[in-house]
Amino acid sequence: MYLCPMYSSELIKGTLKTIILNLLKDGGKMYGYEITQKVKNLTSDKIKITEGALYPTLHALEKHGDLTTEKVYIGKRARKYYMLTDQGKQTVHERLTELADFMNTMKYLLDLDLST
Amino acid sequence: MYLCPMYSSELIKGTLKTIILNLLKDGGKMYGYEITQKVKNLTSDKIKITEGALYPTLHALEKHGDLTTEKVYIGKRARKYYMLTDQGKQTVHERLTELADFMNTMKYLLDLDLST
DNA sequence: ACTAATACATAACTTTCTTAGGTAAAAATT
DNA sequence: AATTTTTACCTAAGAAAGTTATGTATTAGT
Repeated sequence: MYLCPMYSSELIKGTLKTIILNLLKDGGKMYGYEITQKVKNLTSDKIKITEGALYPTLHALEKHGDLTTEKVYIGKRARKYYMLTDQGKQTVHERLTELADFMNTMKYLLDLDLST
Repeated sequence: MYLCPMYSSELIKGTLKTIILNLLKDGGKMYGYEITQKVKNLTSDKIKITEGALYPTLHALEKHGDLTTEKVYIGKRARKYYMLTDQGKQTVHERLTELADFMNTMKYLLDLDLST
């Protein structure tokens, strides 16, 4: 049996908000559980967002005004859909720009080869 | 006057050990203050390692067996040079590989353009 | 009928920073 | 000569953002 090569948590720390906001960038609405699965699938299990990290972060983004919510019932089970506010759209852009800049700096500083 | 565009601290968080280890990768010895200045210069002030973060990290790396030290006196002032152990050399390699992999994953996940 | 997956949430704890403080020598400035 | 800045080390309190563990409950699969 093979244990997936998850990244050490300290690397993922700091990028979670950016990842969430980016997934909602194209106008779509997503609910929490869906976000964890999407990230898991897109990264081949290399990034797994835990629920203990996800939900507090979603609540913080909502409180901060970057996200709004919409509750939908599937039968008796509640789903809470999240979507970007106008402010949130601006925040995504800023965060993506900053992260790209940071990654370029790190690439230069550590002389990394990011070909693959 | 222009305030430098430092990265939000949460991004830098998690990469400090890798940055330090990488600077010592090529067999050189460096002391704490020198490391802060080197990173500051290499990144045009975009990454500033604070001493409150640096020294505890250096001590942790030494305790963990990745670094050894050598005290040198310049006049009456002490300098503590740090260098990689054999284990440390392996750790650098592992950390750099992991970071490069993580950055490629993020690049894909967020559809980032890292041309510059 | 039982288990796994879906779907939400919170709480205690850990790690790793920031901020603030302390000491002191050497160099630069006034 | 006196003062400020830079060099050079260090620690401690607190904040931030995760992990791990736990709880609840519905729905789907076996």
